[in-house]
Amino acid sequence: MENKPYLTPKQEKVLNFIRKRIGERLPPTIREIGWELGFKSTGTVRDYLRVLIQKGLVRRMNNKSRAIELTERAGFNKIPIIGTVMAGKPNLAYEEIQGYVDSDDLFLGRLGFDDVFALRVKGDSMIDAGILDGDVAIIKKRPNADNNDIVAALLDSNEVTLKRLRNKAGKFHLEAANSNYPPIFEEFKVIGKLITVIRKY
Amino acid sequence: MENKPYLTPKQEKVLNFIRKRIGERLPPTIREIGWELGFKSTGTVRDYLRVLIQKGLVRRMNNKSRAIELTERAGFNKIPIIGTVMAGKPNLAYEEIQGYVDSDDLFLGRLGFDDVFALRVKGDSMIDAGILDGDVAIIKKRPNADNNDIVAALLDSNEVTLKRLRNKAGKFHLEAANSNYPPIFEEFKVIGKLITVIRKY
DNA sequence: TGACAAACCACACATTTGTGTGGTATATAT
DNA sequence: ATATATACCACACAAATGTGTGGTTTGTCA
Repeated sequence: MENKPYLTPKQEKVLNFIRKRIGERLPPTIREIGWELGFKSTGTVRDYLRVLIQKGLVRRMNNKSRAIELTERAGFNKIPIIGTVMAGKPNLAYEEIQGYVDSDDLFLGRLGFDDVFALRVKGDSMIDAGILDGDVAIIKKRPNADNNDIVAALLDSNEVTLKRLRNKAGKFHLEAANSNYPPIFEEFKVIGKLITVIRKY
Repeated sequence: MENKPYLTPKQEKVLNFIRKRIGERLPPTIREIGWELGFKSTGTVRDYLRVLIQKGLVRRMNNKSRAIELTERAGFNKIPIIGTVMAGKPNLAYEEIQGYVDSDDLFLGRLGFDDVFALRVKGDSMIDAGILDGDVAIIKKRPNADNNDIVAALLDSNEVTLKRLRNKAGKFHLEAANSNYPPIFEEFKVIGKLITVIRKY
């Protein structure tokens, strides 16, 4: 869990500008950095980049335009986990950060997008599994799944439903996570497996 | 809900290469596209870019290196919503796509990262709100919140907890979403508001 | 006092990168 | 017949961009 090394305020500004531009999809050129921060010489910017590289926050490729990357150590695109709920004494001033979640990882974990689709959950049939009306379910396409997996299944009636897959004596059926809904024994086809649930407030 | 227009196989290849490179964080130069796809002339690449721009899939900035962007219409970095659970007749062959979720939007919705942190949920005190042990709660830093918001709060005991904020007769207290836990009337400070819950299986 | 880091500038030069002009060949549509 | 789209190439040229050298000033640390 390497920590970000000490940066002077100016160095921090340079790093932040690079970060901002990368977030906006295109890393800056050396001159763009200079223009933004009021440097009149490209040499000045190169000095800053040199220290940022030396401190392990930035990576570059030679002779390639805009080829500036932030390293893990820079800690951007990462969300700090500042403590576990009901445990410890978290500090918002970044002094007791327990770790970081990479925002991309947290979301899809570097899956390709090709085998993934989303279903917006409607109804309360999975409420006991903590899946609520309006949640977005991210599904990885698969023709099968294991016992107890939550799956998206295509029913004979041509509906898609999100349910828990159960194997009772070698025969699969679907179960809601809500006692108000009966298990489904009709014919169905697994189309994918639930990998992530996202809820926005 | 505009659809991707018809592309020839070669045009598709160019688009995919651009997409790949953007995904790898640095859009390609015209010559890099040419090298990858075996074109000996920059003019050829420019021809392709021209048609992709004309078909509304690509945007560019003049005289800026690597300034190639994919438009909404290109449909990348988006996850198709292929139907609502228990409603309709979804088609995995992309013929009945109801829309797309931008993966970034879905996750953080273009917030800056600066005011955001994550808590890993421990315990079952919010289970009735569909927040389970192990879920990641994304919190936006705020010193206050509204009645019924779920907030991260710092207790006098120096613990952070995730609870629902209640306003009873002008006085705020915290409530679990689990009848096994009593409401909290002790002193506390709101440090942020729950904006997203993510659960990975 | 000397060494060193931070924080700058100027400017020449090389390389990369984008642009522009003008081609060729093939197929399909009008 | 000729217009249009696809699918290329070869350059020359200009603009953008990265590199290299050699400075200055200020402050700190030993």
